[in-house]
Amino acid sequence: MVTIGDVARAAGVSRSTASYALSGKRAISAEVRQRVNDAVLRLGYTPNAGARALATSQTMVIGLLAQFLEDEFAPAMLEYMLGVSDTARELGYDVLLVTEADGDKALRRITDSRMVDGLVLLNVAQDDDRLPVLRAAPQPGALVGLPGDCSGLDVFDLDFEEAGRMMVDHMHRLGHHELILVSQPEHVVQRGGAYVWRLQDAALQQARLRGVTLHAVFGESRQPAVGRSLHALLDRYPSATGLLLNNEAAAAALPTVLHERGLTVPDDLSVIGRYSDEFARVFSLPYSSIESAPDRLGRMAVRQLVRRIESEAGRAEPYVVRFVAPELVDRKSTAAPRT
Amino acid sequence: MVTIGDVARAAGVSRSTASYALSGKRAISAEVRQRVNDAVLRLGYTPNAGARALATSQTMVIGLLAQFLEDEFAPAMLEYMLGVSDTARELGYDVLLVTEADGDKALRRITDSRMVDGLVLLNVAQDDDRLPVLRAAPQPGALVGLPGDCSGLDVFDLDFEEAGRMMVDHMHRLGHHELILVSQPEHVVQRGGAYVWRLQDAALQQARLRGVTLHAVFGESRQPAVGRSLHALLDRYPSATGLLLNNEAAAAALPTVLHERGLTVPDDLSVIGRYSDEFARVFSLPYSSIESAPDRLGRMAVRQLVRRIESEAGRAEPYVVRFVAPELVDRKSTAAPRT
DNA sequence: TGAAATCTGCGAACCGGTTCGACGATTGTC
DNA sequence: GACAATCGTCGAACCGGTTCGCAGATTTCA
Repeated sequence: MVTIGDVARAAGVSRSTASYALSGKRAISAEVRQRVNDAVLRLGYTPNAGARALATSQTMVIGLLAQFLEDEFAPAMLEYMLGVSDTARELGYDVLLVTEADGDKALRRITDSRMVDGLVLLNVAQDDDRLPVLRAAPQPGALVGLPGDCSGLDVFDLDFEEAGRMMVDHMHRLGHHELILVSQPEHVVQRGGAYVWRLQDAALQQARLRGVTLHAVFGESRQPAVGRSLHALLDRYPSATGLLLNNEAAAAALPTVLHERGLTVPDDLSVIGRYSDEFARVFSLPYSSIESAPDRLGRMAVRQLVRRIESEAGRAEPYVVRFVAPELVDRKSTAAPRT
Repeated sequence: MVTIGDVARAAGVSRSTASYALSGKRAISAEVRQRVNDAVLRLGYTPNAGARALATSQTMVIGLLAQFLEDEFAPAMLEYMLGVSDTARELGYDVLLVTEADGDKALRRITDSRMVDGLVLLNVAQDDDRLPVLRAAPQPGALVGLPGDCSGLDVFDLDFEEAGRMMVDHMHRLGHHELILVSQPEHVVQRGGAYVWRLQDAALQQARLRGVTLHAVFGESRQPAVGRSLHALLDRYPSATGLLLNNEAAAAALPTVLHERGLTVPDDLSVIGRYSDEFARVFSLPYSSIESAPDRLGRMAVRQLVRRIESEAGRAEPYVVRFVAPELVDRKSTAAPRT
């Protein structure tokens, strides 16, 4: 293994001079700098990450905590992860991926051992076990997902309230008076997936405001339960003319269910989902949807995190809670209800 | 920050004694060991990862290279990643996730800086740019995906040839004589996605052997192209009675296409896909499929990698190339062709 | 011309662990 | 009772970087 000592010897200078020549933190004559750079190239020198971390207390690694819980829709998580990973790399950071179910234990391990300079938490719950650990950690943290208590952390999320209102208003404007909202499985809500009831409560309130009947129900996460539950739902509310899906698995299952019932969208039923456009195109989800912008959220979280890591001042700056405004992507799956 | 020096002082011993008490690499009296352990608990000591890496040349981190290339089906990759991550953690390793498009450059960065003890490469191409770098690296590597040259590396993959033969034989046994095979986009093949033509070539050969006509075509990766291409395909081969899908996006798009054409599975058309069961259930893919076993493959790769990392002898053991046998999961989407 | 300021580079210390060699105290053996 | 082996602990060196303080050489300016 080639060390900075080897480089220094090859360039005929001391280790410290070699270090300064490479970092530029002190003035070094052009000639010596050239000799050092030549030696680096000739020997193929790359600094040892562990040694550098020890000396500088900087690892240039960001921890990414993504929990894949039962009944959670995993593929959506991937989009957040890629947003985080790409942005981190652009800013010079690598990503340590942590998927352990036991999130707070894992978080403690990562932070205490100083493996990372900062952390991004995905899928943050209302009362997330990981947050006390994160607040106590010496590294800054950014969240994707809104917890009950945001103190001491930067938080980014889709404006799910507005998303819920948009869904209802969109249908109301078209003339619908009875809607069904399919949320994530109850399981997810009980675990603290706040975004589920943030959207749902706002939708219910807006429905009341507009004089629209809204049936809010929990969905399922996979077949065969998800198909069955959609059938049961349509049986139960035969007069509903619009369907709102805050549940990706339900959106994927719906085309077949409607086919089996001989229903056509939007003639017999109007449908709006909530997922990313990329997702819709890859999975052929044919419904208009509220863009959930996972890549943007991941990107925002990392940007803010790195700002905090790199500026001394940033550490003290006020914490932000930022919501991305939902946008409706029209895929022609809504229309006026048939009379 | 609490260091081993603090622990030693609190326990009234030297740093080396504290270290030995914790590692157990030398005999330490029960009493001293107790004092050290108490101090660790009381002070909340966790070893600094960078310092330990520097001293031991072991990071306890595995690098996971997952490239998300244009036209590749990203969500499938997630399943491999989770298999790798879970298994790594079970064996005491963390995972550094690298998603850069420029794979060989990224790989060099990771290996040269000694950030990881070993590497898992996903989505390995026929003539993968990353392999020369990996072979030259001081860390061992394991691949998921079969390249042209496996020398010096452990390789794990689904037996795509057998998968191709199984698909054809299954249809042939049911009495089909004309089939269509939809592969990944041509783009993926050109880039070196060998698994595509491994399956396709084997299927074509088996079809010849069985006297079955097989139309092999490239598919698309997302809407609206994928839907259009399926329609075009069914227009072009109206007498085909069976569809083989080595393309997840096509499998997701098919239900709607068939609905639009008024076709029923398996009465009008028999369909077999190639994806994981988990995937089928989450996305409501209703077709019988060859299980691609991504979690198993990820697990196998990590197991072998860790074996090589941890045993001196393992380094010299012969390299393995292991194929997972495909299994057909029956979802009742195939039947005898209508006469 | 001399003192002060600037420019370059070096040596040493440090980051926080691990590990080797040595050494005093016990224990065991003949 | 003398000598060897074993046990338990310590000090020092080392891993590979970074950074501080210092000093010789050169330049600047009065």
